[in-house]
Amino acid sequence: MASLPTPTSPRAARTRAALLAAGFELLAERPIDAIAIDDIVARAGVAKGSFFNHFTDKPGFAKALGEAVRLRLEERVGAANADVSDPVLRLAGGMREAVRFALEERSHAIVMLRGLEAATGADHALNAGIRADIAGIIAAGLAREEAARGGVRYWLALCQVAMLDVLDRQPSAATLAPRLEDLLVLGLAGLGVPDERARSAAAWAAGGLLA
Amino acid sequence: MASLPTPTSPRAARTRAALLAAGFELLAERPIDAIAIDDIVARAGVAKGSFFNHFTDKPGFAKALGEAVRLRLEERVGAANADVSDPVLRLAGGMREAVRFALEERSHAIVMLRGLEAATGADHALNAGIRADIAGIIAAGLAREEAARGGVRYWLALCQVAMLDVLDRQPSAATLAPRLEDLLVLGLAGLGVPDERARSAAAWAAGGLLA
DNA sequence: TGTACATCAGTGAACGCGCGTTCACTGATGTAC
DNA sequence: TGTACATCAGTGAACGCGCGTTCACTGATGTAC
Repeated sequence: MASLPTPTSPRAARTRAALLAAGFELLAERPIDAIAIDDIVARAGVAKGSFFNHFTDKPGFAKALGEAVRLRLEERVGAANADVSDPVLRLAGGMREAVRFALEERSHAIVMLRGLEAATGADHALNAGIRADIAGIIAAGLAREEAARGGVRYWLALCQVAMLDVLDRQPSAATLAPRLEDLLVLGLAGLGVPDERARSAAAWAAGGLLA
Repeated sequence: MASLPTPTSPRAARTRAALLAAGFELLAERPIDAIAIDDIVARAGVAKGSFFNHFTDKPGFAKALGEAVRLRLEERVGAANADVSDPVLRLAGGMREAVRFALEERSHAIVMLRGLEAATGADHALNAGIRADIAGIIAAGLAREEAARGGVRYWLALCQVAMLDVLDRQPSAATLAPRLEDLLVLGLAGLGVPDERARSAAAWAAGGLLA
């Protein structure tokens, strides 16, 4: 049991939120093993004992952070794709949202990429979404046959590298958009999407970054 | 100064090698912060004090491991590409060597992917090689213009995901070869290499895995 | 080849600090009447 | 609305273990003569 039952009182909720927020800030600076509980509670402005009122132990805290950040990204991607049905646009839009997430919620994105869950591609809902979209592209006759097999790993790797790029270079949305567009063209063309269609989807998604 | 001056005596060299070997084995099992120096020296079969005869401290040891593994992969890729001049084949061959490395030197590959150096793409010599090969492909008129910008990141991401796949699934060379071939087709086509050429390079590289 | 000596690496007990976790107590919040 | 009481969360001092690092000593290796 990672985190204790979600607290009911407003006071408890505030304390819990302060601890999680402190955890995100610190994890953006250094890995979890280099962060002492003393650091977390100091940053959160609560007593050390309070930590154990909300989380069973340190691994439980780390797990809660990981879950929170995964839910956050899933929510964003889901919302952005809610009324997009073309799977090529959905795939492109998903990468754009991942990139936007890295841009706007930097510390959360760092937490996501630091955990090995991202590296192994264990972000399940996102994973399933990508799988479905690629299947849709294949069904539409827009992907080469190899995409059915390596496609999900391939796309996850591209999303990851795009996010790392944002975290490393901290570009503005304006300078980022053409970089995202380039990567999307390469990525979609790699799946087998015809050049014209890949370029237009990439332009559409990159444009959405500025909106 | 990470590691002390390379030892001269055979005895010292043996001890140092035993410590590094133990480090690789343990790092393949769990992250560095979860490994005590007691564990390392126990596995190496030497006394705890010997550790500090060879490495200034624990971070120094970790750095030595990272350097050793990077050199190892660079060496392999360099050797494999020594008499290949076609940049498309060099790129494909480089990925094949990365994958073969993961297959044959599992614990070394895990160390490489665990460190954030891999994630940020700081493996300099490899990086430069990929950059040069992509430039060659563009010069030959075989890559789309976007490859000049996002291409290195793109290719590194694909190599990383291919290695992670090997580490996760531990396939035989025979089952791995077609997977590598698929990923190479997607990857090269993404750069803009014409389908026929991408397919033949992928087939050549994947075939080399079995040789 | 043999002996004496110097150097170099190995040894493991001891130290002490950092940090995760506990716990008895305090103060705040909310409910009953 | 006011008072009494129960519950729930916060507090921070204290504990103790794990682990990185040190150091005085031992044994091995190699060199001089």
